[in-house]
Amino acid sequence: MAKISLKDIAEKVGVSTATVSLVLNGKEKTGRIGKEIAEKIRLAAKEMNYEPNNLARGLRIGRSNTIALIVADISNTFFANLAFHIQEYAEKFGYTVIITNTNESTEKMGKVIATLKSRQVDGFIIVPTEEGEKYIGELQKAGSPIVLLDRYFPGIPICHVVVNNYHASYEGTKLLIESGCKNIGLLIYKNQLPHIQDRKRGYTDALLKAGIFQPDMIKEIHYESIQEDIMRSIDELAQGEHPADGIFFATNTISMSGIKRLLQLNKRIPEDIRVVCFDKNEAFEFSKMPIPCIQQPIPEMGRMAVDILIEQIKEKKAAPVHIELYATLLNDM
Amino acid sequence: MAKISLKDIAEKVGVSTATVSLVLNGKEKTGRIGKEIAEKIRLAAKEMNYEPNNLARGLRIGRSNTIALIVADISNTFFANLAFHIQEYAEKFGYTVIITNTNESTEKMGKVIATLKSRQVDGFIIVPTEEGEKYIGELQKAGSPIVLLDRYFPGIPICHVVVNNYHASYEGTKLLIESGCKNIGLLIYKNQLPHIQDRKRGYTDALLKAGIFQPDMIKEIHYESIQEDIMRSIDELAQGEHPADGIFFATNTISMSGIKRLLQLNKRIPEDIRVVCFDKNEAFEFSKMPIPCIQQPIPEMGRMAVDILIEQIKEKKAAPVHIELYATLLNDM
DNA sequence: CTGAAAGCGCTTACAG
DNA sequence: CTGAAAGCGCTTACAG
Repeated sequence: MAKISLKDIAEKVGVSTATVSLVLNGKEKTGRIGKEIAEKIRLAAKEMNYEPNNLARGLRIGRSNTIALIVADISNTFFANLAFHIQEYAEKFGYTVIITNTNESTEKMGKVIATLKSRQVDGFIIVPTEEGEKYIGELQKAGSPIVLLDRYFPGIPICHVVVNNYHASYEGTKLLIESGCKNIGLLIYKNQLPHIQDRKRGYTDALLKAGIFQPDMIKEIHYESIQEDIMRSIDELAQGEHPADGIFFATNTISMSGIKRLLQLNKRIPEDIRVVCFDKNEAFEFSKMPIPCIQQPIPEMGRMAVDILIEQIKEKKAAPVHIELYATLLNDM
Repeated sequence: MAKISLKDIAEKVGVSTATVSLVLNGKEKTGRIGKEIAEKIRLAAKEMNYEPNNLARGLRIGRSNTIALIVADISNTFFANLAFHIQEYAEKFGYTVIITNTNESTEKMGKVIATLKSRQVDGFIIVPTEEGEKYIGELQKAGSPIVLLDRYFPGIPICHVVVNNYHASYEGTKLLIESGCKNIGLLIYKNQLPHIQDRKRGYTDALLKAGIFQPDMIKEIHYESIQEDIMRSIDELAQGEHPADGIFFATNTISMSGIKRLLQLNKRIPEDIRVVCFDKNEAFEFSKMPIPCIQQPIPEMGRMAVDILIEQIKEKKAAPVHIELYATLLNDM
C-alpha cells in the first residue's frame, strides 16, 4: 500500500526510471522508446496504481503549476465569484489555484505572500491592500509574475485588471440626478487606492456638473469600524435638516449594510430616498425596492487576469499593461 | 537575484548545509551548534534574503503542510463562509488550504482529488457529491486523512461533521404549523445523501404528527435544472386550487430562488404565504418580510473539521467519528 | 533505441 | 560541537 514511484515501475518492467518518465510524460518520440516497452510501462503504471508526485516534479523542473489568488475576503460575494471564475478558467491550463484572504490587512498580505512564495507558486493574482505597495514592489523585484486585480498602484508599473470606475460612478450618480434627487450622499471607504478615488471623482464630477455638489454629503468609512461608521453615516445623511434624497454606495459591502440601516430607519426606497449601488447583489432582486446597480463583468475580469498571468509565466517578459473592462449600470430591477 | 538556497548560505559562512538547516529550523540544541556560528548563519540568511523552498522540504520530509478543501461551489455563501473559517483556523497550525470546486459533479470531484493527491496534500476536507462514495472510499483506502463536511455516506465509516438536520427541519416545519399554516410545501433537492433525507424526514414527521401531511406538497429539485425546477415547483405550489400557505425551503440556494419566484408571483410574505429557510442569508435582513431561518454554526463546523483532520494527520489512527453540531432556528428577523 | 548519472533544495541519521 | 553523505521522486542532458 506504500506509494508507488517511478523506480518501482522501472524495476518491475526492467528498465530505467528515465524510460518510465519519458513514456509516462508522452515523450516517447523524443526518447524514441520501443512500442512494446512503452505499452508495458503504461500497463504497469496502471496496474500498480501509479500517481506522480508533483512536489518532486516541481522541484526538478522549477515550476509548480500553481498560482496564488490573494483576495481581501473570500466570504464577500464579489471576491467569491471572482475566485470561482479564476479557478474554473485556470484549471483549463493545468493550474491549481490557491486562494487566500488578507482581510484588508497589509501585514497579513506580507505573510501570505511569503508562504506562497516558499511554496513556489508560479505566479500571483492579487487584490492588494491599500498600504501594500511595498510588498507588491518587492515581489515584482524578486521576479514573480504578478497581476493586480480590482485595484492597482499608479506608482508601480505592473499588470492590472480593473473596471472603468470613474465613468461607471459618474453614470450611477447621473441616474440619481436625473431621477430628481437634489441632496445626493456618497458612502465610500476612506482609502487612497485609485479605484476608490475614481469612484469618488465620478460621483463628484457628476454633481459638480449638475451644480449640486456638497462636500459634506461624502461620508468616508473605515474598514476596521465598518458597521459603526456606516450606521452613523446613514443616520447623518438621512436625519439631518435637509435629509438626503439619494445615496450612491461605492461598494458591495457598504451597500448591504447601508440599505439595511435605511430600512431600520423606516426609510422607503424610492419614495423617501433613492439609491444606486456599486456591484450587483443577489439580495437586490430579493426585495421589491428598485435598486439600480453597477455590475462588474466578473467572469471576464477573472479570465483576463489568468490570461495575462499565464503569458507572464510563459514569456518571462512582463510588459505592464493596464486593462480596463466595462462595468454596466443596471436599471431594470 | 537568483534564488538563494541553503548551500549558498553554507558556502558564504563556511559551514555545511546541514548546520545551516539545523540553525534555521531552530534545532541548535539538537545539533549543539555554537552560539557564534548560529548567529552568523542567521545573519547571512537575513542578508541574502533567504527564502526556504517548501517544495523541497515537503519532498524530503514527506509532508506538505497543505490541506485540501473540496466544496460544491465556492460562490455559494454557505461554502464561502465555511472556506473562510477553515482557512483562518488552519493557518494557525501552519497549514495552507487549497480550495476547490466540484459544482456537484462527481466526475470533477474524482479529477480534483487526483490532482490534489499528486500535489501531496496532507489531508482532505470534503463536501462530497451524491454519487461520490466510490472516490471517497478509494481515497480512504489509499490512507489519506479525510473529514467529510456538511454531508456524509452512512456506508463508509469516515469522520464527518454535520448539523442536526432532522431536528432543525422538524422545528422549522413546526413553526409553520404553529403559525397556522395548513398546506405546507417543501422544496428540496432530489438527492439520496443523508443530510437531505434527514431534512425531508424532519419536515414529514412534523406534518404527520400534526395530521396534515400531503405527499404531493414535496417538490424535488434537480441540481442541473435548478432554476427551472424551482420556478415550476413554486408555481405549482402557489397557484393550485388549494395553494400552499407555507413553504419550507431546504437549502440556501433553493430559498433564494424560491422566494424570488414568490415575489414575482406577487405573493406577500407572510400575508399570503409563510416561509422558513434552511441556512441564514444576508439578503433576509434586507427585506422587511419575516423570514425565519435555520442558522448553521459555520465557524464551529469549520474549526471542528480542521481539528479532526489535523488529529488524523498527526496520529495516523483514524477512529471514525460522527460529529453533529446544533443548527438553531432564528425567528426574530 | 535505452541506461547511468547528476541534480532540483532540503533534512536526517551517522560518523567523527 | 560540526561535516559528509544519502535520499525524498522526479527530469534531462549525455553517452552509448
